[in-house]
Amino acid sequence: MTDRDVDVLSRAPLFEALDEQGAKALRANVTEVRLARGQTLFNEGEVGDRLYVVLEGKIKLTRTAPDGRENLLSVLGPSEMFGELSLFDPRPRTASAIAVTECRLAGLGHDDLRPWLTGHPEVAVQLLRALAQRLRKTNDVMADLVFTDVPGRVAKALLDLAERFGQPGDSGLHVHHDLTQEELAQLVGASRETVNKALADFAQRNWLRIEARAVVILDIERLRKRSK
Amino acid sequence: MTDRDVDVLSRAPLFEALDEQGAKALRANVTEVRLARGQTLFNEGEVGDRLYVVLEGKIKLTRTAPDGRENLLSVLGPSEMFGELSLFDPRPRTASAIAVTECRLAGLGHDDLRPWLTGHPEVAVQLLRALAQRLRKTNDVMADLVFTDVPGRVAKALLDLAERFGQPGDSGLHVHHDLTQEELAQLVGASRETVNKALADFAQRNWLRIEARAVVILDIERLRKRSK
DNA sequence: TGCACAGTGTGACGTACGTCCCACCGCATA
DNA sequence: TATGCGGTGGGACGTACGTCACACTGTGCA
Repeated sequence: MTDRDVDVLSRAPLFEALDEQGAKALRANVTEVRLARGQTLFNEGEVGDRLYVVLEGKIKLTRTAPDGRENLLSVLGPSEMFGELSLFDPRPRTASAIAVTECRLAGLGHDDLRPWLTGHPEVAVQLLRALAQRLRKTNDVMADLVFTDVPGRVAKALLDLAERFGQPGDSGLHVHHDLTQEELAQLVGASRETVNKALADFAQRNWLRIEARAVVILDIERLRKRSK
Repeated sequence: MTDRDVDVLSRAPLFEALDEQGAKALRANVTEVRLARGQTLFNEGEVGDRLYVVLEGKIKLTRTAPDGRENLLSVLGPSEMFGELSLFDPRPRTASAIAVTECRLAGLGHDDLRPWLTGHPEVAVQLLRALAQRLRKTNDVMADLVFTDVPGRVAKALLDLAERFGQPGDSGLHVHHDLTQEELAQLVGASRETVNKALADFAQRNWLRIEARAVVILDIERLRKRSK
């Protein structure tokens, strides 16, 4: 594990509460996983009691409806944690994890983590905080599904992706989200076609430029206004 | 606090991990709150670091969109916990809590709970489990918003309410949810009119009978099938 | 007794968005 | 060069559901 990895890991909620020494000890239990683009880490319905932190790349969490339609819960990048629900609440996984780009993950099993939860209460408290934040965010997304139209949700999703993956460039804010429009549609709960039209409309207004699996945001203020 | 209250309280996730002695000690920190129907416990945007467990009655958690439209996150009954997000993640409340019926609550403040989290790791673990379950459930509801039509969501909501508040009777399963159709509509993310029509349709098919702030489920299997 | 008001029942109408369709483009494999 | 194939762009059409409108009922309060 490189210094860079250590740095990425230390920003994850799990490690945030630990001092250098504690973090080092916990890192000793971590196993690294590598995935190619499109590869599946785990599938909905499987049992599993490992949580993961993204070291490098992006991974998506998806759910499949009985009729086969898919729903994208989130796209996660470096320092973000997932898979912990099955660890805290021992049930089969309710989502599949699939690599959106080539990526590397740090995995931690239930048995490795348990002693830390009981022995270091500040770790448990930190995790409670992380879950509480997630619950808040999920409630926000749910409200958007009810109150905001598709273009608005697309704008919101782009802004969220921009915040997490955006890189300022001379021609605008580059957001290399690595998602197809189909995936973007699953993320906002709409059809691919409608999302495409929303994007085209934004591009025509010069709020952004569309690139392959990326957008360049040109007028973030307008986009922000449209997302409300 | 009556024996009955103690019993209700002991079923809450907070107390589940404690033995009789521990539970008794934690109960000593609890303060009781009484609310009349329609009364507000706390409002979105306020600061607060108390969590509550319902002892008796029902309470709803609602969010208000900027334009004033409302969204019902959930309706909680005895033994159910709420308000803990602001306790674990110190931010203003993101929902308001309003009594749906006259009700009594047990409240517990951050300072009273904190020593238990750090001193009794099994309490923290139990809470992590509770939050993980909630996150799962919320994700389910979100998927329904995307994939299921309004009648389907109404059916789902009724089945959920039935599970938690239903009482078998000779003429069917009585579900006294105490919600107006307007509130039911906010709960499933639809307009009052559409929900009314869905209910009328179910009633006409003899799947249920509509009563004031209640339904009597006559054919739970059909209803279950419709909810999928 | 009557009035006000909250909640319910139901029809008419518009529209946002899903579905279906096909054309186009770039890229890989034969 | 041809032949797919995954992804994008965009038009035509249908429909589920929101909005508006109004009538009806029961319950509380003067």
